[in-house]
Amino acid sequence: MSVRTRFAPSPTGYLHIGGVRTALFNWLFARHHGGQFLVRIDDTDQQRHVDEAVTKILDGFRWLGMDWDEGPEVGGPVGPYFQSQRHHLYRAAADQLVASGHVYRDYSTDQERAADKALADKEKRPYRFRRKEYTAAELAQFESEGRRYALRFQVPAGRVLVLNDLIKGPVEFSTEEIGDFVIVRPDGSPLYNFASVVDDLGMQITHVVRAEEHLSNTFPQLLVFEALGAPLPAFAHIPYVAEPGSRSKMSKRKLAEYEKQGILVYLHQYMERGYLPDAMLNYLSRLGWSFDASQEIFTRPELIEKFSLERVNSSPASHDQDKLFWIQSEWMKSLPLEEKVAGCLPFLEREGVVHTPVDAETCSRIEAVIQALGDRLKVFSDIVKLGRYFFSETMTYDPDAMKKRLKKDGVPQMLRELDQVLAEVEPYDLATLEKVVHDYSEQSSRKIGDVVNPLRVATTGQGVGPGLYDCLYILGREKCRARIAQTLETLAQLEQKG
RNA sequence: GGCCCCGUCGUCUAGCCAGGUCUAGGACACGUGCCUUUCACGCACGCAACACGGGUUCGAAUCCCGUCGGGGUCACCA
Repeated sequence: MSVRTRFAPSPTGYLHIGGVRTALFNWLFARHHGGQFLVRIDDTDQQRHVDEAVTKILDGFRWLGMDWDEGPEVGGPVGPYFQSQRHHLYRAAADQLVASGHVYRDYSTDQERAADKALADKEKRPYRFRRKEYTAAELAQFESEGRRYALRFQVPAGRVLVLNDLIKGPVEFSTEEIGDFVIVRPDGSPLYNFASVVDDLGMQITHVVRAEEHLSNTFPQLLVFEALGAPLPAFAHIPYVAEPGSRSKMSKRKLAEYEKQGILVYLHQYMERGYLPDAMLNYLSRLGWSFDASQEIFTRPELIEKFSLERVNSSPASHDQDKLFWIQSEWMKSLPLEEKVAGCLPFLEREGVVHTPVDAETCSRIEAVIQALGDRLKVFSDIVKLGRYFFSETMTYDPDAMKKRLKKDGVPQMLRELDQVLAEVEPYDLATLEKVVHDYSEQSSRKIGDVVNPLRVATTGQGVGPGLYDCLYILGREKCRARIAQTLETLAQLEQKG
């Protein structure tokens, strides 16, 4: 039988790192075995359904290149793929379980249950709902008055259930720990532990790979599979993702705090910043999984080939932005120039310094800048921070660089001389530029650094950047001279102010 | 609180199932140095962990028990 996995998000908002990783493991496992990966939207609780959220999740998958064989937008033979549209299937399964006696009508009221629970708490024993025995007369009465009831699963007493989890290993759980649980509300809507089983069964899921918060939930689900007379899928429970530098789980409540610390926990935040899908995929796969003692960089095909659930860690992993950043830089290094250009373009456009469609001249300028930037460009959005001054007419000075390189005796005079050098250099190309600046340094008996660094700040405003000659060349003679003039003026003004 | 899962450098991890080859390996981050016009890259070196306590054994990171810590679950949430 072909392997079938599924990712079943509740459409409440953006996907965070942990959720994406769970989906990825499902996808990798399915692809590794040449099986199918399905997406199902778990929206049994209507309040959880946010239309936009489904699109956001799918956009994230598309961006990562995680294709789904069945699910929203693509359909499939065992749909619908929204739980909210599968009520007839839950109804049928519930009817079957009522008929087989596994499920009964529970007429209890909120007040009764609250009282039972309070009593249990008071006696310091765990509260477990158990079937209440009613007389025939009482039942008749309930029915005649149209009293509402929930459908509950009657949990067998005194059994020990065993789950052979692919990641956690064998786990035992006594049915004494499980209260009779509701599978259908009085209004007919199904609950997760029931709907999930009906769907996994109906969709012929062979491997349920999901977050470990579901580990305890698995046992009631096991009972439902059994009652339905269905074969069990295999289960693999993946540990949670902890916040950076900690073993504590990432919490939605701490979102504001993460933001303040510059910690990004949502996939879309990385998409927006210009990370590479391949890098993200690589990072996510290594978070809680390893192939051997040394390999860090994996291509997509390698991941599919080498992934296995056996090598997923059973303990939590914490999100490590530094590692992600490093993997990203590794992938960026090997990205072809034209793809870098394509990736940077949206950021330049948003910044308003180039306009699409770009003409040939602008395009080659972008190429030149990216080439000059080299490995300094780690994520696409860096093009703005690192390369803005190549495109923009105006130049702003980095205060530290200004102080360190320009506010020194003799600098204005040197800049005037260098301006003359630039005015006369012919041809205005990389090699000649380098030669004349070196010659100038020798003739004026200045250390090369004392020439290059002020000139860099005078023409780019920044203390760091690509090699100076690259900068001078890309900027062009006129712009360089104009900026030197601007710098001299700025320095003169500062001088006056004292 | 009951039950369940988890615990190797700051972080990702190898080693654990089949105890000795582990004075615990790799990577990120960090520190130092080299290269160098800055930064980045690259190279070299360094810092740094078996949560704790018992037991089993000739021998334990590896097996067992306990403690502590983290997480989950006990809903007519998913």
